[in-house]
Amino acid sequence: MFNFDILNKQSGSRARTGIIYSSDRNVQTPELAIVATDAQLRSLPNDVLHELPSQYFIVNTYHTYTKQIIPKIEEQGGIHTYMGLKDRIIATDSGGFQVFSLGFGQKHNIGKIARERIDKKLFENKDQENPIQIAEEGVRFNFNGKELMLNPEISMDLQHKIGADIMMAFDECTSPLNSYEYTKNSMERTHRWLDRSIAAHRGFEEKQNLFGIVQGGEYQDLREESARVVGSKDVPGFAIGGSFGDFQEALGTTVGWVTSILPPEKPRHLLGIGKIRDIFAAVEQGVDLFDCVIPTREARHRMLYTKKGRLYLRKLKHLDESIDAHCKCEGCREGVTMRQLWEWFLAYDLRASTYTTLHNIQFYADLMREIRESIEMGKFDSLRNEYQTYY
RNA sequence: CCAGGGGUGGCGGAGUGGCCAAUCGCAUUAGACUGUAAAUCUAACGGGGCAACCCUACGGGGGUUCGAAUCCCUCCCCCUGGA
Repeated sequence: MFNFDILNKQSGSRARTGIIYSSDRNVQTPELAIVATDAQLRSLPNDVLHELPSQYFIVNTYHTYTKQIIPKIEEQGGIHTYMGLKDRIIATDSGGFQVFSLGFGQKHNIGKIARERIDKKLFENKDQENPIQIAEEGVRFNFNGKELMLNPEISMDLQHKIGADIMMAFDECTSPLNSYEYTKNSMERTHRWLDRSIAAHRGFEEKQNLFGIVQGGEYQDLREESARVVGSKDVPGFAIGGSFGDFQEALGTTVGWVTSILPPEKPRHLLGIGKIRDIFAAVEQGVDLFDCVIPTREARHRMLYTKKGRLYLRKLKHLDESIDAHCKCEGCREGVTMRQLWEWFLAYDLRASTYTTLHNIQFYADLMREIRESIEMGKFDSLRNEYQTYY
């Protein structure tokens, strides 16, 4: 059973709150998924995951597959048991992001969001310079010297074995370096792969929910075409992937091209986006779900999220006080000081990143809750302004 | 007192006549991080100048040499054995 109820809409924008039901689980939206790439969180043991304030998690098909975790998940009867998260909504990514991140992204050392304006001429004709072979049939990875194939059918099969609530269609995430031509061809292939994903998912519709993925990069006509094509498919929800242009400000605009076309009654998951400004911009455009490595990765990199902005622990390491007196995370409640956290970091004591990870997860859970409440109260814009002072 | 080993930048530790203001690691400082190749990466790290370059530096002092962290003498200090 899968259902999405929209509860509130913010007038003057596409922002909305809702609840997604999947079996006996649910998630209030907007919500951001914490990324558990290989079915566990970095720096946190699985037996504490159920204590986290987040309602939504995402696991990666490529990494659980290559690390041979999927048989263990199956042994335990599925991902919810494996992670000790029986009452949380879990999604799986298809491996489509790795087609980019382990290929073109790695080769050219670029993320899916460009940090500065890119001179595409420098990358002309480099679309084919990719250590990963992408063809109509599927994608060949090189894993430990061996060839590893991923395609819609294989990805669906693996995701069925993992058993998450939400599954992603197999796609290719394109980069801001790719040309219009490449992005268009890739998008069209992703659309064909969506049909194959849907076909391979037949018979599993009652157990798991397959989301189609909109691509099209930074190009308006491609984004709109993709939204029309993907939006017309009989799937319970949609994801929006790929790159969003040269500069951060473009994200809201690009997402808006898509959400204005997608069927409004179905949930939208914006893949891999989690900067706070971007979350506000995307929620305004009607995005319901997010996932991002920022809270957990930056915690390990000693960056702490607070209402007063991102605080770099290095600059506060001499303080004998907790990160945020008002925070409900374990470390802040216990009064773990920033001096202590720094000492643990220096000593490679895992407690350091455990506490900072818990803290940032708490921050993002609170942020998303505040966003929901602000939409309910019609105060989304003022909350956004509040956060934009520091973010 | 004898024998041997050693004293290098905040710390550890290379270097053993010129390419040495001195490899590297740690710490420090400044950035980055968006469907996790990431507890990671990039950069700075004696002082001064935009720069070519200049000044002060390898325990202290003296010497050899065109040139010394590197060789010699001497003093101080540390470690290990022996009396």
